[in-house]
Amino acid sequence: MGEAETAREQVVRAADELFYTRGVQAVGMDAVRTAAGVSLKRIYSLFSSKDELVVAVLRHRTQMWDAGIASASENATTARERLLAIFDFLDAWFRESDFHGCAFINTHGELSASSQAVADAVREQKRSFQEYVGRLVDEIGGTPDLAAQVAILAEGAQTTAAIAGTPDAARHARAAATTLLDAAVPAHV
Amino acid sequence: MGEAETAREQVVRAADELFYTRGVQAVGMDAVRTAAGVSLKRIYSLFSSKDELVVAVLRHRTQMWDAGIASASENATTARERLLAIFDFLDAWFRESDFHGCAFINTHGELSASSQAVADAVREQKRSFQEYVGRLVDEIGGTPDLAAQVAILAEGAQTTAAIAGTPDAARHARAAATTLLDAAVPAHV
DNA sequence: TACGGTAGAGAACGATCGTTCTCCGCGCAA
DNA sequence: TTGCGCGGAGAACGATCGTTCTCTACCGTA
Repeated sequence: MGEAETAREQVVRAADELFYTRGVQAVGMDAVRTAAGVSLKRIYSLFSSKDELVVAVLRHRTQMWDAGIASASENATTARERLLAIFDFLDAWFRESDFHGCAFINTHGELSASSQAVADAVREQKRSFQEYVGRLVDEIGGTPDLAAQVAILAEGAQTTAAIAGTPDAARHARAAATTLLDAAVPAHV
Repeated sequence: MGEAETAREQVVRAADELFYTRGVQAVGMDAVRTAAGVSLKRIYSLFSSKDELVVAVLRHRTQMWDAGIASASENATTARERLLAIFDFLDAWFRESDFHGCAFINTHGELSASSQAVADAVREQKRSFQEYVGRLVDEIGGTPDLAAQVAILAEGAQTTAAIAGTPDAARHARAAATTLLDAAVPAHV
């Protein structure tokens, strides 16, 4: 059982890296097998289809995203700081050499038309993120509309950074978020 | 020649609709042939590869985008109105029943890892749009940074609307853009 | 009427995909 | 030791892809 857990994690981790780097459809199950060091038979006993593996990879990415946001917010003491920490997290991410855009957005563009399960998994992650932003905005007295605006900035920054190939969008989105927060919530200082 | 132009247009239009609805990799050249009513031999005499057809489709989409923005800005008399008209255009687009997100973002997520030509075509379209926004922002006395912020809102709205499946993002992005413009440029009234 | 060249329809080809199956070797109960 | 079941390696399968090739019908021209 512990062994099975490890094999499953190896497959998910290997598939995640391959899918993110080359795209899902460009990676065959043979490549996953080789990278994970787990036989095809075992992979198909853990996941009934490639689609299911993709969903598992997206869930793994969700955990990584949540952990990254939490880590970037560690030193933040207020909800406002935690909101802005999102964009600091994006900035650091965009500067990584293997940054290829948001895996959820990429996978949605690639597979949402042919796989409802994938589309649902992506939508769920975005909904969860919007909820997180919504809680923080509520803490500082902002409206749900303001939360939606901040979330749109985060999405736009990821898309822009991926296509342009530069990390500038994080800085721009952070500045825009600051303006929106200042305009909606009277500064306490 | 006029005939060739027409055949080329038929192929591009048919491919555009198929690619946008089902995704590029999910559509075979046989499906393009059937939908366009043009033989494979002729298609491959017009485009040397599927990749080249994809680039031609993206260029066609660029023209449609530019025309849509121009049409939505028809009644605008000021640069500020033309900027906000972008979000009205997005709002109307998001409400169309066959809206499946931004074709450039989708195609980038699907093929940028495997086709440099596609990645370049997408980047060029986004750069062109950012330039358009930049000109309008400059007209009202805003900085390039403000233009980047407005462009990020537009990108984020498209991504959010595509994944969530609702048109709300256009309204939110428009309100955010209004706040940003008001904060950066003193109102004249 | 005879003919050269073009274009259409779709068969054919080689590659690759997701998925399944076969074979083999190893660990364990009696 | 002998038999048994499980898992690993990867061959095999059927489908599908992008691309090319073959064959045929038809066109204007002499």
